[in-house]
Amino acid sequence: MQQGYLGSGLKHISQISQAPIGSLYHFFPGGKTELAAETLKASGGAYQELVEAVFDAAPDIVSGTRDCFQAAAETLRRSDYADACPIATVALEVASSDETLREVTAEIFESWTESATSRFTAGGVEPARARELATVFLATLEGGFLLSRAAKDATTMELLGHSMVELVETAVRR
Amino acid sequence: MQQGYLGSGLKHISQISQAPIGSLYHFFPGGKTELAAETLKASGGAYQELVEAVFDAAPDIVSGTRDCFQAAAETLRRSDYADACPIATVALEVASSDETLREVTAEIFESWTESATSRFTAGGVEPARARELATVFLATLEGGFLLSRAAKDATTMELLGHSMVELVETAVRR
DNA sequence: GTCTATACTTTGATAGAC
DNA sequence: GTCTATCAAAGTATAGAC
Repeated sequence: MQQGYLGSGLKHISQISQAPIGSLYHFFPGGKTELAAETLKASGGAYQELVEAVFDAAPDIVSGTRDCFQAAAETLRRSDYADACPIATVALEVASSDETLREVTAEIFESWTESATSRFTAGGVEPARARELATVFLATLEGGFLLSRAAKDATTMELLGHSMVELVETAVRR
Repeated sequence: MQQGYLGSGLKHISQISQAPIGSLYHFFPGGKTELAAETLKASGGAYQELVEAVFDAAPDIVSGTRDCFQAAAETLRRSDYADACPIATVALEVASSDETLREVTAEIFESWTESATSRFTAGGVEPARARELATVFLATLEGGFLLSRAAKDATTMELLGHSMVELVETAVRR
């Protein structure tokens, strides 16, 4: 799905998945839309668990935030800037053309935001401000994926991480 | 170009532009890649001028920042969340598949970042921090476009604007 | 020089053989 | 139930009439 929705042809998918194209329609009667929706949900859930695991392993939310951006930067470098947010490309592609898939991407982003909100609340951020901080966290991470991939430069993601860490630090100390 | 690179077929472009498909290849011998590159450069330049105009009309960079995010939110609402960043969708689509277009998108983002860096420097931010602040500004704006379009909710962009305004205020006072 | 018509490929999807 | 073969439509690109 890193090639985007329109860039991922069903024939190509059937080849790399070793499954005949007829089988895809057996398991996903809804065709490409249903296949994409399930893939998005699975990828979105997996990425959320990954981020949760990073926060679980960190002593506090400031360290967790720092580790998230650092891990994103390293993943970008290791994959030659191919492995990034599994939702963003498709989300922008379908935002104005496929209402079904747009809603799926919206639900994933909402789930991520709620997850981060809970983390920040539990970490000492006042509830009224936690949701705002979570939104800034997600937007900054997504912006970092975009700019780092375009420039093939992960230092942008690291720079954004430093900025985000300062923001979380300030929010905790209040 | 709001439909993305792969979502914009040449036949469709020739129809809405009232130009035969043969004419496209007369003016853009390089085919779709060249057409996309020129479109990206034109859109990128136009958007930069738009943002510069907003900052020119504002009394200071704090107000300019606030006006930028507010204008982005209003544009999203007015266009039913279709009119957003003219580069981001294509940038993510081509990042790992078309090196020529990836470089074009990277140059546009770099130009935007330099423009914002100059603005912030002239507005009182210490030079060493201006580039970092400009990167955060752009990443936040791009993240806002993504999340607002997916959710069809411009309050996300406004919320991010408030956060960014606070960051600029802090940077100016130092 | 402009543009019509077409070539060739790939797309998502389906019918039907086994 | 699985998968091969094929469909109609849309993709990019080009040849050639005028």
